[in-house]
Amino acid sequence: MSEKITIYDIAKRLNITAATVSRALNNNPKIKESTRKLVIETAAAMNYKQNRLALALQSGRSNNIGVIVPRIDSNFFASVIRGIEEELHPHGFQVIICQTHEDPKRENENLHTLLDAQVDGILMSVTDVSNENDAAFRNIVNNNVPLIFFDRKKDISGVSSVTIDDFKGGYETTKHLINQGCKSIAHFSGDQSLEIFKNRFLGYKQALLDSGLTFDEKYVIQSKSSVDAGKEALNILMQYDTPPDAIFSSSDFAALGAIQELKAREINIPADFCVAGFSNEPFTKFMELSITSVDQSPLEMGKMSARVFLEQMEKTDKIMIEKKVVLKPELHIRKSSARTTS
Amino acid sequence: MSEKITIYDIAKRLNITAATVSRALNNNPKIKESTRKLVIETAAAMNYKQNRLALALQSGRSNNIGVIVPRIDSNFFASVIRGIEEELHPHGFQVIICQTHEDPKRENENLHTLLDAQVDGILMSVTDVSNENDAAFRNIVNNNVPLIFFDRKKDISGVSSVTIDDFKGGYETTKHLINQGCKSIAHFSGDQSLEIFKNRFLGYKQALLDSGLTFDEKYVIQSKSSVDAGKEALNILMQYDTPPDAIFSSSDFAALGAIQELKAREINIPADFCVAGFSNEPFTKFMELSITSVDQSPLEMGKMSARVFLEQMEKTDKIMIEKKVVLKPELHIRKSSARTTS
DNA sequence: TATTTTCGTGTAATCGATTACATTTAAATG
DNA sequence: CATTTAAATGTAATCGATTACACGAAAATA
Repeated sequence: MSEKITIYDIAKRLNITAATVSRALNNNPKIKESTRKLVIETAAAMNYKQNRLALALQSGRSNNIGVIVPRIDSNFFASVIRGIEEELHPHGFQVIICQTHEDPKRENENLHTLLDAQVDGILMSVTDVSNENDAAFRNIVNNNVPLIFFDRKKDISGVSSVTIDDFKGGYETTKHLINQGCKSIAHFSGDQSLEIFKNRFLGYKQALLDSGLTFDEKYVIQSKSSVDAGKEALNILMQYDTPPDAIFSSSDFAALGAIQELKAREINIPADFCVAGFSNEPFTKFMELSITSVDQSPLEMGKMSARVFLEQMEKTDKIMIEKKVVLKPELHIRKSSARTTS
Repeated sequence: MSEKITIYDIAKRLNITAATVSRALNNNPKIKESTRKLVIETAAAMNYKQNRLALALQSGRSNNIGVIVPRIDSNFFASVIRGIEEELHPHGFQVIICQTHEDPKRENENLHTLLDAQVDGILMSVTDVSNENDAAFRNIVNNNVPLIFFDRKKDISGVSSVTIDDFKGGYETTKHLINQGCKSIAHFSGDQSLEIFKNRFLGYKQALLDSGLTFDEKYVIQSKSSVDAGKEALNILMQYDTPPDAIFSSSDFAALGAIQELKAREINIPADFCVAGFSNEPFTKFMELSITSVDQSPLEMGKMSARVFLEQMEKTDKIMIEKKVVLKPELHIRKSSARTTS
């Protein structure tokens, strides 16, 4: 039952002041070498542990940063968090996790909680698609707490962001499908109020136009990111008089659903129909019929976000920097769309 | 550039003391209703935010708990963490994440960091298989910080744990393979210094013996949890004069590797060879040839761990409780081992 | 009216560490 | 030996909130 040992306990034991103990432990050069040694040894012997709360209160820095994501149990977000943790750990920062479950109210609540907890920064992927929480974001910036968006961002002045080039991801994937000989390409999109989905869609559209294919709204289906949603979406497409011969899906899960349904209809993939997804979820490469997908390098995204945060921290002056990092998407071509074995 | 507002600022504005402000904000019944209202309104108007660090220092409770896992980007651990976060969030606790990357030194370091940060509890899945960190674990218990192991546990007195019945998982899976008519069942195991792998192995062995099958060491292969390791392990088995006709793998990834290799050898699954994995990773059910696997209900495991922690917190007395919760594993039978369509 | 309660606030210590400033002691200099 | 200078440590305020105890004023009681 060891009681909590403080620097006062050490001081008492050695008949010196807490100030001296503090200085000795912090390697303050004003302390006599012999005293320093004695203090350090005694501290170790008494099993002293620095109370970081006290330090945090006095210094105004908690050495904690907050991370807010829709949910943690998705390969993408978990990998980003891994990247953040790995990059920040060596700098003595700890990572506090919050989930919004796609609920703007939860997002707002999380922001406040983190602020109350005096985190030194907030790294997050935005949930709110309306502008409900914009005031909260500005409040954070005004409080001089570095705020960094990754993947799902918003344009708020003073907020840095790390994203991938979703337009390019959509563009290149669609181009690839066209190169495979697909003539009529459908698109499964997410909520286009979110920049990521909007941009993937715009990339898709541009690729069609650049290749002389016609763009038709009816081939763009808004669906959730789930296997079932993908099945439903495919069924809608198949009811058309002229069904498409390829799908570029903003979600790997929806892509999988479409594939399952296509197989049930005994349509040959990729010979008669090509499918490509987005996110490069682990299962896409494990499948027997592996699925073409766009990798978002989540690990790198996490590390980069952390680095942007660290940079921001160093600027002690109140100058506000806004940095926008855009990572390159990487298309992984797999069986679901590889007609040629070039 | 709003400066940090404290209760002193509110007090000054209202010409009262910080003590009164504090009491008013905490709904202390001794405060006059009119004063309370006034304080609360002023606090809101001034955009006051409670500094939880100050509260933590004074109360001795940080309202943070630490979670240590080998890595966060695995579906299992991410899901456990999700469960923990969801259960603890309503109680005002925040979750700090640490990763060990399977390195006992990192584990030790994480334990110390969390202790320094004054977390109110630590929930973790053990990395260290030697006894290097036992002293650190005992130290935590002695400091009266609730410590709870989930999944990968160790027997340390005073430490509660939440696990699944790995023995049963191994036993039932093996029994299932036997029921499918498999006569010679191999086992891919992990590091048996870890209880989970030891118990899955023991369950496997017992099932063989109970069914009158012979147990032979050479059919037990120690392999890592990866697709490649599974391939290698399968190749070893296939060199035997009498190769097995089924595998119970402690890892879904290794099971997948084995399946890929079996397909390459044009062996029919499940007709001529059955495979079962462990963990119920998402991809196991997505595969064309879906893989039989044991679900560990990670979400439930996380929630349960959180509940055990909360219970422990409530006991303000220094009585130490040790609670061992064992969840039931759930076998999901899929195509990789389903010969009969019962 | 005198006295006891009750109510609402103020005073000041506390949590544990850091640090500007003051002070003591020893060493260096004239 | 007197005095400046440097080295080492002590004193006390600070970070922001809580709370035991003290205290004055108003209300209740005798």
